[in-house]
Amino acid sequence: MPFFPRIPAYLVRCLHQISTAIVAEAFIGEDLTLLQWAVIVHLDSEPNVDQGRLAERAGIDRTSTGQVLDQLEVKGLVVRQVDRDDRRARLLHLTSRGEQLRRRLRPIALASQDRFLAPLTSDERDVLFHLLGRIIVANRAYLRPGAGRRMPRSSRSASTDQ
Amino acid sequence: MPFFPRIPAYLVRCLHQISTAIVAEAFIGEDLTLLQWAVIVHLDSEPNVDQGRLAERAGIDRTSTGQVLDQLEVKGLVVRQVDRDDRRARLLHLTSRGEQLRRRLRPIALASQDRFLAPLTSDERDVLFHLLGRIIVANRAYLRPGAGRRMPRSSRSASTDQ
DNA sequence: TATTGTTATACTCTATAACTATA
DNA sequence: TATAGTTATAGAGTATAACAATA
Repeated sequence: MPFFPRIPAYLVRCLHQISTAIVAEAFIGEDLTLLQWAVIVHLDSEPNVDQGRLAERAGIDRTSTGQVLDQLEVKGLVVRQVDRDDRRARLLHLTSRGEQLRRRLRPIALASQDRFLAPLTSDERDVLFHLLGRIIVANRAYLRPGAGRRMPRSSRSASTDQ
Repeated sequence: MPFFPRIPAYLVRCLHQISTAIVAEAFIGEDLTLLQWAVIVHLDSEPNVDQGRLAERAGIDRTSTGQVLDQLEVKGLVVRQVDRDDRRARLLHLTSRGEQLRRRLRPIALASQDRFLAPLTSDERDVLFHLLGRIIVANRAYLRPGAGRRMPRSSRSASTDQ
């Protein structure tokens, strides 16, 4: 039975560990990490993004995004194409094999997410998503600190204290 | 602006990243990791636990707990004492220096947690803690999978599906 | 000059197995 | 035989700086 303080950082850590374990369990034998799956889902919902935009949307930093794409490319699930309008950028999309994998794993992923939320009613899930969404939006500046332009930690706002 | 699906694993990942960044920012210059701080807080609230129980209570696995304690012991913040009733076990408590550090950092940690929750009202925070607590308790079997006795992933219950 | 993506590197956290010393 | 803790090792995820190609 876990200790139970009203410390969000602690609760979030527990949630993260549980969530990671549940998804890992769901994907046993699939040779797919959480981040790889997240990128596949994102590429399906927004084909032909470039890497920078994908990193921003997914909250993954630029370097990690490149590494995950390397892995997915080796597996033949994703392709990178040089953007003809800006030849620095690479446009990304799923291969048909990537798309097939996504379709096969989708119900498994959804079931694992449902298991995670099993203790809550439908209304409670709505409330939870609403509250978490507001926290994330309000604190979005803390996502992917190393993703783009320099943003030294010590100079970021700490003025929201009560 | 982050992408915003109703996928708990994704939201939890964002929250974890934000939470980690906020605490790291709060502790800049303190040479203290999140886990080290968590262990200090736990040892303050429950002195003379042994390592196994600390690991269980804090949701940290046995190996990580030992590593964190090594770090804290080197810094002179924690001491391990062999339990006279069971000489396999080590009882843990903060040194006076550890206690001083905890007192000094406590308001800083609280302020950072408050910043994290700033977008929510007091009532909403209560609701959030209640919902998260239920999720964690219901899924607590997924915490610290490598902490103790063997528990092969593939044999754990998947019967809570709807 | 600034930006996209890459390479190289390092640290934190997590995870597993094998070991020791006790029980 | 089982448990408490350690050691060794590995992998995921994150972070930073320096670089090449392009704008």
